[in-house]
Amino acid sequence: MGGNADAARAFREIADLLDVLGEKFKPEAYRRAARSIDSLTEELSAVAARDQLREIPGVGQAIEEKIREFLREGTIPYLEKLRREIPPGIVALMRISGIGPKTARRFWTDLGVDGPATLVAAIDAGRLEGLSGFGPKKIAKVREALAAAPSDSRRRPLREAARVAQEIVLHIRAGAPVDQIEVAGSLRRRRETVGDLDILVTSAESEKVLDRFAALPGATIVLRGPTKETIRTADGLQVDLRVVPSESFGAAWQYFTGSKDHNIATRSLARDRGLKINEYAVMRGEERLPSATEAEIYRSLDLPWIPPEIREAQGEIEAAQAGTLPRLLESSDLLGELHLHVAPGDGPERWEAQLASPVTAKLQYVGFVASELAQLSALRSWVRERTVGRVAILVGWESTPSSVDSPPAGEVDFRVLRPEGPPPKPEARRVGTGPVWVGHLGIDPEDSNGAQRLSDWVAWGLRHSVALEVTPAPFSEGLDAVAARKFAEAGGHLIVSEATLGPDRSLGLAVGTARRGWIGPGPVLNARPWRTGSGDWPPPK
DNA sequence: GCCGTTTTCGGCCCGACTGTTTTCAGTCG
Repeated sequence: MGGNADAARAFREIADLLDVLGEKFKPEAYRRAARSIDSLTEELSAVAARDQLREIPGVGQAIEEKIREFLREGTIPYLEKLRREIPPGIVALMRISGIGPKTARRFWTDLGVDGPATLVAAIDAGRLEGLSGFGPKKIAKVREALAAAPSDSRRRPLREAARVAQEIVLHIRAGAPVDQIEVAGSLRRRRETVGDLDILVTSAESEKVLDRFAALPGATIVLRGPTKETIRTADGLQVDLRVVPSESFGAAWQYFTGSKDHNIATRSLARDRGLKINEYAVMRGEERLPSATEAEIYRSLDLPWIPPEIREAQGEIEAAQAGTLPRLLESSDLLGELHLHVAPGDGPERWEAQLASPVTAKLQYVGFVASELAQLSALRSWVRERTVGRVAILVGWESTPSSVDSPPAGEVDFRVLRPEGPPPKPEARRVGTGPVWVGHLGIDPEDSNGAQRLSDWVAWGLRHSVALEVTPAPFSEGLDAVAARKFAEAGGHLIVSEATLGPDRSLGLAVGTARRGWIGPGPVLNARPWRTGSGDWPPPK
């Protein structure tokens, strides 16, 4: 207890409880503060010690006081008071699809329902019939939603969401007349986890697109209108599709990419200058301004185009206004890929195939990583016998700090440390030859000390000038954007690996994660030529 | 509850869809 995540959770709970009470604007204010706290790169206690809590977007006097109470006492009296007023089951009711604060409150006040279980009983007893606003269809929907598995709403890891989205885009393209089709939402912003998918289409025949979308194998239609359709995949993931005219594409893409806070901020800017932005266009009174591209939308606000990965209302708008938006990492900045795994049974044929993939072929150097001595020796002989290609082949060795196997001196070009438990003694990075970095560093959701362990490794990397890795699986197998940003801002170096988890580099999820952390090419080692000589990479501080 | 180089008070993004409505409320994103 006492960490940023716990504080954010407390404020979200306050927001939910205030929703039940019918408060109009306070819930959003608490949620905004919670989102800001989640994206902080340091502990609240450190910000409080500097007396800078009010600098956090969405934190004013009242929430500052509550943060201090939370840091001091581990709880917030206001939250305790709300908890005493409202049965915990009421918040659970609002989690059910189709039930919002108004409905949950009515169940509570009109029917004495205090949670999902008593709601089921009330429906079975026919007590919803005759309640104004509740016809047979609505009652059936509530009953259905109560029976549905709650796990349906779980957020998916970025990589899983990206793959599903890619499949759906291909499915639609293959069977409907699509002009433009793009992913929006948190997937486009490369959030570490994705709650649902948003897909945007322009087409002259929207009916055909909606039909094709609904025909996705295993999908069930949640709702369908003339321009909007929502489905749930066989796996339970919700996917929204919107069809807009091509002249509205920029406005729609900007709008559906979010984030919510970013949209509120941009729309406020628009209002300040007498404009109105909706998902169809920027309007000045009755006059429609150019809205076909995102750049046009931002231009109407006198802003440069803002990369989607940093659209979180965490300073990007101010930076855009000041002309100080960071130059973010691009896939084309990466000169090397250093984490192609060697799987059991792999041989030269497969390695050559990986090298021949269109993305890898553009690189200057590629590193294959072995974790068994037999693999290492097979790799070595392949590299020796191989006729020299354009791409330099490097051989790496991956092991845990406690591993007993050790490659012969001079046989490896670099070493990858796979974290296992707490950071090792500093000597660990001195074993063997060549540069060392930490790969596969993430948080095991089962590990309650995961966040602490991550932060220990980040500190260790900084202290010993050891690079950390960003991968397409932030959180579970690589730094998340916040950790990467914190590390880079403190002077740490990064390895950005798209291929750690397979050869498909095309989605750019590792680069996206780095961009989300406001990271440019500067701290990224594999955006530099491979180091020459026998020195460290980067040099020790 | 937060916020402000037009504001320290009066705003707070805004439209699609559904179900129950004779004109709109609630939910959702």
